[in-house]
Amino acid sequence: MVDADIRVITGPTAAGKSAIALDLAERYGAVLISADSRQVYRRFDIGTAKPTAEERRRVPHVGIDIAEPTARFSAAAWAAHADAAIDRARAARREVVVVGGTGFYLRALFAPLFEEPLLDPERRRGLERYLAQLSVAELRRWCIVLDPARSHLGRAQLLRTIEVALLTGRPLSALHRSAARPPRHEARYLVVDPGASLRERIETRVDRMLAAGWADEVRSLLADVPSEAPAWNAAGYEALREAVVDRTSLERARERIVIETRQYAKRQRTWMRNQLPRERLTLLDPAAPDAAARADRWWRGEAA
RNA sequence: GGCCAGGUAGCUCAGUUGGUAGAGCAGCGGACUGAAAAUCCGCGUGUCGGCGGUUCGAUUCCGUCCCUGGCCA
Repeated sequence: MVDADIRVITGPTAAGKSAIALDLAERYGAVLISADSRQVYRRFDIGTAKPTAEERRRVPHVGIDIAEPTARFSAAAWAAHADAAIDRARAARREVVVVGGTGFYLRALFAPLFEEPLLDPERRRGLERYLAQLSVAELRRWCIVLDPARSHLGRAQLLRTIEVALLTGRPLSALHRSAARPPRHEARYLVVDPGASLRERIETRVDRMLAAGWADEVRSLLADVPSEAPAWNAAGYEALREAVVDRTSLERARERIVIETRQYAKRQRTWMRNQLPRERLTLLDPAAPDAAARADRWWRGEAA
């Protein structure tokens, strides 16, 4: 069943989308659902730019701190979590706004992932251990045989393609067609992007995080979160971990973090440009003098 | 002022025994169905510091000038 459109506020990292979302959610009494693959992890707070306690008091947040740093979370798990929150809000006659820059999570919510058949966990672990030693080129050769339609993708996708093909006996790309699930919601997007000034915004945000004690956060996580934990692969954490462990300069780590964040923002823009439905997008420059008014018009469904 | 080492892509540098040059990083474009802040793919013309000379031909050899770093005065 497709019902009223769900509002989504997205945009590259550090664009200022959460401030806009927070204001709107507060004004309209909405529940805010975070679509951010790093904010799901507990204890990784500063580097993932989680909302403050004060902000969470102003507006109820969903989707934050819902996984252990050692857990392999997934887009499907997030989508299920978001779906449940949407149902609860509807039952309570509350509005909802989805906010975040993880494009794949948004897709999982509005164009649900296929219904995955059961994968024998035992066999899967064994296969994983074996495949881990293979190079990307070797994995690609396997994929050309098992599921050529997916052989152009990256390592993570190749691994999954091979696992599914071997464990279910069917190519993943065929399952996508035969086990597709119907969408539950329709979305309309507000894409927040300050254009060229994103560069400076990223830099000042990184500096603010560092000043807020990001390095200390890393130091304390280092004590008991194993280095292979999935939560670590958020932009900047690796660089800071090296700075803390090898006692190299924080200044160099900062440079790296800024570059990594810019590269991430670029990938997000590529996704938003090419994967989001053009006709449902409203672009917003957060620095424009009438930004708040335009965001409000977008919320009410008027032409912005 | 003298001697030495350099001046090649935005950055760090390689290279051409004379036939106008290529890596890494950065940057740009793209892919993406349970790891997505992840994982991958594609894209390299730049007065080879300036000016003269030798040469069919100079970024490469010679001269000279400029700049940077080091050593000696």
